[in-house]
Amino acid sequence: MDKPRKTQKKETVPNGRPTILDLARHAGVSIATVSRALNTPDVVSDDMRRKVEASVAELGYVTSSVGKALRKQRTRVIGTLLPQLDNPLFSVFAAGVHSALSEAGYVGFIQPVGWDNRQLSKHARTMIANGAEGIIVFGRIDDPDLFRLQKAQKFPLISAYSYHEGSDVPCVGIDNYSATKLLVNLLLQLGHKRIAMLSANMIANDRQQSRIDAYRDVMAEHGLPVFLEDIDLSSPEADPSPRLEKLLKGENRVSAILCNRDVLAYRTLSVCMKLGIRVPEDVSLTGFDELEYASLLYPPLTTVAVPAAEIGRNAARQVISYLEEGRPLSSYRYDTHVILRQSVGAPPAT
Amino acid sequence: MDKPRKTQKKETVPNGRPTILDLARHAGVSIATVSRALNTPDVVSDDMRRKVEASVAELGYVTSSVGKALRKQRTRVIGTLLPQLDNPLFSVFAAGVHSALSEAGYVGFIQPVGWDNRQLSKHARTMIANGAEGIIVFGRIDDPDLFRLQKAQKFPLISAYSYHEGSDVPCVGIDNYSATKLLVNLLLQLGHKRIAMLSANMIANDRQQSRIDAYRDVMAEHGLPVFLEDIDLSSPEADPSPRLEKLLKGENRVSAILCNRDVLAYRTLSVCMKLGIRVPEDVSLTGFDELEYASLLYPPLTTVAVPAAEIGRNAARQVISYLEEGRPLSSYRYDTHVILRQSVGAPPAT
DNA sequence: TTGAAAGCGCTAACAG
DNA sequence: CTGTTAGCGCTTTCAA
Repeated sequence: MDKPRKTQKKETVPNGRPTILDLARHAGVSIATVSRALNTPDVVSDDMRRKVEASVAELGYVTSSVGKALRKQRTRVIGTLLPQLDNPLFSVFAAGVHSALSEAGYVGFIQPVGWDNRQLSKHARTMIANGAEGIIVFGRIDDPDLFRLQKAQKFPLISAYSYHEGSDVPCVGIDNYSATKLLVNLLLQLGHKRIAMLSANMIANDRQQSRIDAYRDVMAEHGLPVFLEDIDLSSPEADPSPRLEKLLKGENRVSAILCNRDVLAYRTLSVCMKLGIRVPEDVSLTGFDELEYASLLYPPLTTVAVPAAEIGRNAARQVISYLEEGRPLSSYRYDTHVILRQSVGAPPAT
Repeated sequence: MDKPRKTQKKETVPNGRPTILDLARHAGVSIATVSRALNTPDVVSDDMRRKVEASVAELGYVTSSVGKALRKQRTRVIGTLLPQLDNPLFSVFAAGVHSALSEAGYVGFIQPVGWDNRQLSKHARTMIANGAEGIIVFGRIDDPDLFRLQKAQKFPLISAYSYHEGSDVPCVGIDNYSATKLLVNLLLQLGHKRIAMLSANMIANDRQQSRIDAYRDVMAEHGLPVFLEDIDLSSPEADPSPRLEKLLKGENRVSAILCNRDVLAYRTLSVCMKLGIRVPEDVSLTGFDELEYASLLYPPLTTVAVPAAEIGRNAARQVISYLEEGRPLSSYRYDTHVILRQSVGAPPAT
């Protein structure tokens, strides 16, 4: 029926989402006016603005960010790489990141990448390709490829959770080494001599490694023996009970166990329960992270409080500041403190 | 030194990321060849391909998805709306979604939106604007605006976790009503007569509401009294202990408490501990969701197993199938089962 | 205050 | 097999 008016191409909206051109036609104005009505309404006459607004409502128009991003060379998208999503520590961290993003009108990609931070670049590349303007990585970045990528693409890159003195890349987080020292010293002060450490996924994990180093160093300082066990949490069929039992009941049994993550402590606690070993009368137990449930266990768990959400927020805000105001990223060290609860006591009288 | 060869505009890469044009210049080929070398390498001569690959490596080139997306009208981005991120139930769900996305080469936005599913459209709009091609919503969608948006934009929209017979929008998930009936009946069979239900964030939450309905209906069937408490988990300062104490110790004390979420059960358990009330001797306790820690508590928690990760995977896969092959979305109902553990026993002999 | 038109990075005809 | 070019949806000069 109606013939094309200008020299314009498309006729109608057959099936796709309405574009700015559809909107302009519907409102009987130019696309430039539509754009202005949407982005700088004050610069457009009331009449025009109303027409556009009415058409937006009627057509259910939503600006396509991809067109906009291409033009403005900005996406307001930031990507986060973390070990896994279904783990309270990381999801609390991610929640912190997202709260900062939302406040600033950004949206976030999340990508679980497993425990090995030596293979990050592939995932980072995908995010960059998909428009991410900055990348937040949980933990230390151990992938030189990612640094190369960063250099070529010049995007803000920040490492969060672990603080490392003199890190190449800006990092905000805690010092796992000294936090662990605090914990070990606490046990020593209580009179413990035979102290074990339970770790998980140690390979290529700077957090676990720093904690192990601290434990080893303090024990060495005092000339005390080291009992280090690596528990594989990723395979549920590998039951850690026998190894724990050896630690808890054998000839060489220990009076305290440092669990390098709260979840490890949860498992250990349930094994103790099963074996009839009392906590803290027979053995003292500590965690690391202060997850929500640490205080709800029986007995409540002594652990290290880590402000994971705050760290995530800080990282995200820094990346945003860099993107918006060009403010350079900087490292920041968060303090930790030990939360002393009933899972820790004096060693049993022999 | 060197003058522009063709009629091309940009000279070098002053500060931004390298584009396909930079790459083409560097490799001494046309942008079309670069594109082909990257996307359909087999259709390009070995010589050209190698040149391009070398330049990619040297320049650290990463395809800009925004250009590509604009051209192909595809982004391979899917958005997920869920109540919060820092809660095991939702993060397990999100992990399921993301595992399916990764497998298919998609990336995911995640947006925490709080408990009220009547205000979803704003968040969905942001995601659509940012290129999301489909939206997954945790729980029932109670926002007519979102349906309007969906109609205008024609994107795949799916509700996950709650299954509702005859839902307008496709939904994959569990039937909260019948799952709860199972749980209540279990307690009745054990001889419990005074059974309370603890709920949280009931307003505009279809899951809690369905569970409450089931509880009410079964109790009514048996002519038994209803004790319903709404606990506000979002404000930590509002201590629920006094109300729980009344439920647990008063004249009208109950012999069993149904907690509508595992986290509620955790809290209740710790209150019991504090009050010296034994579980299950004095009171039986149940949860709902089967979070990772339910089995680690003391006593281990009786709860309802919900395949949250699998539900997330299903929802994501459906959206992808729709996008890739046009396969229409369909609803799917997952079975649940009660996991009977030591937190439940017979009522105390009066 | 409004419109016309260029161009962001990329892919897919179409020519050669 | 390779290059030229149009155009995806949008913003932003530049003119009117």
